[in-house]
Amino acid sequence: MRYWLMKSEPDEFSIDDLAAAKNRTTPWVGVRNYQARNFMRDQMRVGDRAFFYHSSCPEPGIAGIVAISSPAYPDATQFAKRGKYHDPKATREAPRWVNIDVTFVEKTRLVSLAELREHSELARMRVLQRGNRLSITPVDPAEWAYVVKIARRNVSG
DNA sequence: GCCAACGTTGGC
DNA sequence: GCCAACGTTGGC
Repeated sequence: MRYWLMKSEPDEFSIDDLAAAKNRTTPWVGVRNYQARNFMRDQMRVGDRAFFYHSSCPEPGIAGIVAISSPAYPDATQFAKRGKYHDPKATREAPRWVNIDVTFVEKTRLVSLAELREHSELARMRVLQRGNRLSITPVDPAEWAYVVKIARRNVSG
């Protein structure tokens, strides 16, 4: 099993939106970066876990845990001509973009980006690297366990 | 195949 | 709103 971190803007789709979704599941559509796509297509497996990260918001950080609940399949939004994720170069015969489904596992307290940066144990996490923009990044198992541990701690602790 | 211009991400 | 970082595009 692999571990991941997946970014979402909570104004668009938050951990609470996922908890309220039908079957607590949603297709992770709209990824338009080849590296992130390849992670979904080549490396993600059903049962993998991911941190649900809130980005571009007043307090960015990890807000919950989700499970990968489907293999990769063509992202339907690439074909929607009037949608914001439309890709004119994609065809049904040769789709460019894929998505997996994610299912809600739990909401955690918000472990902010600032807090993550305070832990030297997490210094190598991709999401903390300068200039990082990738919306899906692998998380090392030791880093995963460490973040889960601090997420379960009181804010004061 | 190089690389400048451009667009996007995302923290601050 | 600013701007650093970086991926993509397209002229040559």
